[in-house]
Amino acid sequence: MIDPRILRDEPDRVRRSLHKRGMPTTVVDDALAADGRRKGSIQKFEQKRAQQKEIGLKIKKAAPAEKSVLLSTTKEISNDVKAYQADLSSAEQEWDRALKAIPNVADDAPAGGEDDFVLIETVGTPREFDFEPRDHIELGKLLGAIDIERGAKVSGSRFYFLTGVGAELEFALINLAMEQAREAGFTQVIPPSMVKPRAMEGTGFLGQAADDVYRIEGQDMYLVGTSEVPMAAYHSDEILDGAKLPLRYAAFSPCFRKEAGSHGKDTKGIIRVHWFDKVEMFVYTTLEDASAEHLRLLNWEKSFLDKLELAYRVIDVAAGDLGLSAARKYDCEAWIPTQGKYRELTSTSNCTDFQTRRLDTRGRFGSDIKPVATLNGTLCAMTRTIVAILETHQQADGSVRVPKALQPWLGGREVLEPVAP
RNA sequence: GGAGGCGUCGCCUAGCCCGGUUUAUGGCGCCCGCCUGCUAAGCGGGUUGAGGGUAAUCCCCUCUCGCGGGUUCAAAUCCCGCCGCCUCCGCCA
Repeated sequence: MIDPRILRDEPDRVRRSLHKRGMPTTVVDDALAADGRRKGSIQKFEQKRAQQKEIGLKIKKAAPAEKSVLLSTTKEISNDVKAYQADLSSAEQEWDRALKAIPNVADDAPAGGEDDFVLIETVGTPREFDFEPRDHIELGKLLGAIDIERGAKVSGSRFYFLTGVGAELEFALINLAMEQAREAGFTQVIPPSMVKPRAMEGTGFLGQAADDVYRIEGQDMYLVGTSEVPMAAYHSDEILDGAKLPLRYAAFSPCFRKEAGSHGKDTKGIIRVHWFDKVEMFVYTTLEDASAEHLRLLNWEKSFLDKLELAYRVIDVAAGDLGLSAARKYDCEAWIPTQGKYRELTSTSNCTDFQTRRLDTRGRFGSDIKPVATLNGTLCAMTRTIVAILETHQQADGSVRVPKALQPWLGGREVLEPVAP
């Protein structure tokens, strides 16, 4: 949730942000009204409660005659207290609901929707082919790396088996990513990929994004769409030592997405699937440092893509295309030869104190306790990365050149060769 | 899945049987000050968090003893449900 002080002191700033996201601004007035009602209820309740406590103290030492009088008056007060308390809790719920409906304040993100991103830079040049390039589906088949037919047979559409060098490629990518993370000082984590509602809600995935989330039948649990979810909840209800920030984690987990509303999009291949594995960077830091850390995350993403020798561009995602929690987001989009366009491979978001307020994570700085920020960034999402590698580094005979950085993790192989069918 | 035990302020711990002045004892740690040539030791004080009254130091109030509900004028303390942890048993990768 956003800082209530921003809502009270700068409601127009919040309205501007909503406007940039293309959303109605009525939530602002709803929340302000709820805030007013809540304060009124607090005062009524607290005053009654103080009165009740005061008389309660007298009762113990009162003489019997006096006692029965006191008991009867305080009985009435007790009823009032209960009534006011009920009022208060409903006012508080209303306030909470209204406040949580407001997405993070996107002061610096470009206005508009999906197509209104700002291009930050282009790195490398899309490869020119002197032969007709094969798409990753065909390459995956030739190499014995990706089995889409059997994925569909066993699990349905948007599922796949990675086999042989396909599986090896994933392990190699995980190792390369984790090596980079370790060298950059990240703590490696394997988090649970099933979580309770609190974690899902706290990270902002039960809002508009709820349609995309798998719920476990009869269990009140969810499958995560990214390890951002367990990692944001990791320090919930904690006060972190400010001197130890930033806390940097690199988490490996499967990611499950319903992909509701994307029927017909990317129906072939493994660009858009219901499950993939991912190494995700997740950082807790100070609010002051968050923007700088955001750029660091972007740089780590770029250097990983550089190691894979891919051509890509970096965009500043427009407000309307941000998640509920993000104040700003940069995507790295790699060139996919057979699609003739750039596709998102990694994404990094600055969630400022939006998630930590919901999940009750704060920091102690000397004698102060202050909010902290969370940021997340993809180091490597396996499936799309494999697509980009296969398509970009393919050769005329259907073999695929292995980027240098990946070779040590593939037994020193420089080329992946087609296998006999 | 079955049986039993436990969950108190950063950590450890007292209080709970016999409800009231208890945010709650003591120790450790931490912070401030004193003492000492420096260090150690010693002495004194402070140290849960949140929300309101306030723009605010101070001050005042309310909530906070795993979570939720109940009993009661009043609950850390009594009752019920849930969650978590530990031990034993069963089952199992």
